[in-house]
Amino acid sequence: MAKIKSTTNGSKKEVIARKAAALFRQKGFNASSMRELAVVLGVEAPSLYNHIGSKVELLQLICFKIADAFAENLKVIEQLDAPIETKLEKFIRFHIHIIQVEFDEVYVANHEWKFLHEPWLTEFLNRRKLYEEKLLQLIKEAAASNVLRNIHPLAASLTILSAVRGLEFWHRNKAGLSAKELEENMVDHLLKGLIK
Amino acid sequence: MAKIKSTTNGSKKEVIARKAAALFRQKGFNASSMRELAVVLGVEAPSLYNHIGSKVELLQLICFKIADAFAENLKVIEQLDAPIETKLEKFIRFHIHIIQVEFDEVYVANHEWKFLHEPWLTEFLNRRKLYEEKLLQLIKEAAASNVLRNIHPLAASLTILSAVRGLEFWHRNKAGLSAKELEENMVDHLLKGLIK
DNA sequence: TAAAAAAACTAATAAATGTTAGTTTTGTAA
DNA sequence: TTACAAAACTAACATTTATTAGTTTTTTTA
Repeated sequence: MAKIKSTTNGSKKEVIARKAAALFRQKGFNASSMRELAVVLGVEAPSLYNHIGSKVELLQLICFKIADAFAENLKVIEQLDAPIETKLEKFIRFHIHIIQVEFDEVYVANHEWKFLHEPWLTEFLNRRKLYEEKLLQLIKEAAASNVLRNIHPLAASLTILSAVRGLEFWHRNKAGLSAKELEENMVDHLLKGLIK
Repeated sequence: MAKIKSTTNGSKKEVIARKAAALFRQKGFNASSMRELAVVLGVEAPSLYNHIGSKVELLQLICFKIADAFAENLKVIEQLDAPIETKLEKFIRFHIHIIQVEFDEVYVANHEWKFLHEPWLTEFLNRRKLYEEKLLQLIKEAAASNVLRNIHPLAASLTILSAVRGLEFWHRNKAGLSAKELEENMVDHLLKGLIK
């Protein structure tokens, strides 16, 4: 019974990875069994191995899909011919956007990366470190061009990264606030502050 | 061989829970085995059951210790006779402080709560929801007394919660920034913004 | 339609895990 | 020193898990 369909949603491996992301987010990587994943896909567990190499390979696919998306976006922003404030703004907006369209994957990449095997684990951490360093660089540029208040660049980058990273848990509060509203308000808050 | 010591560090159960918090943070709750925990304590795994009821009970201890600390702090802040800005400031400072002194526990409470069993799982989520609602209330008060810029209260509370929650991952960057520096800068950034 | 490839199935395995039972050792109080 | 309680130990278990092997069914290709 050929049940795993590779439609416009991508290859069969990608279909499996997407379902895996949803499962891993809800239950965690370790607590998610291949049997559970198979049920979601309407198939027996060993059948999955016709399409994937291992369970941890699914985690790799998810984590590096997100890592790639982050890296590519940052690259675009860096090459932008725009004021530094605009770059920071776009950085924040990107995070708010991706958390909406790839919630499961972003959540898994942020929470379950530690179950990657080597050499993927090291590679993932290197990429994350690079990402953080590049944001810091962006903020230092802004500080150098005198557009920022007197805030330590490293502290600012940590605050921004923390804020956008914690966004995962906004998902629960969707009801009271549209994505657009959150985006505008958060950009405003992080760039211009809360108090008059 | 009576090896688990209940010194000034608390009861034996508390000593075990503290080591468990460190282990759970590093490897995740599910990936941490009782045998590993036993090694850390210099004991065989079944010996642990002279002191604790189950593995998940350790998770309960950790999660609710933190939930209690959060709730108590918020209560103190609410009862404070101070301007609303001061209350928000103290709220942020508390999070930066507790992440320093109880890093493992806060991390575990934030990441591993989903492995709690009922009725603890529901209780934990209720408490977290209440906490978020109370911060929102605080911000609405501030908005009502006209001290805030024109930011949606729910968005502001999400931004602040996200920022302080994501602080876990500042721990890695300690090198470049003292706790005090981070605290002052983050409060400043979240309350007054980044851009001049 | 016949052959080949893809992908499903069943059965089985080896390893790891939380936990219990039963026993021995250690520390304490009389 | 003797008796009791606390807490360690060894051995074992039932379960769950990812994965492999081998086989049958389905789909594609020629």
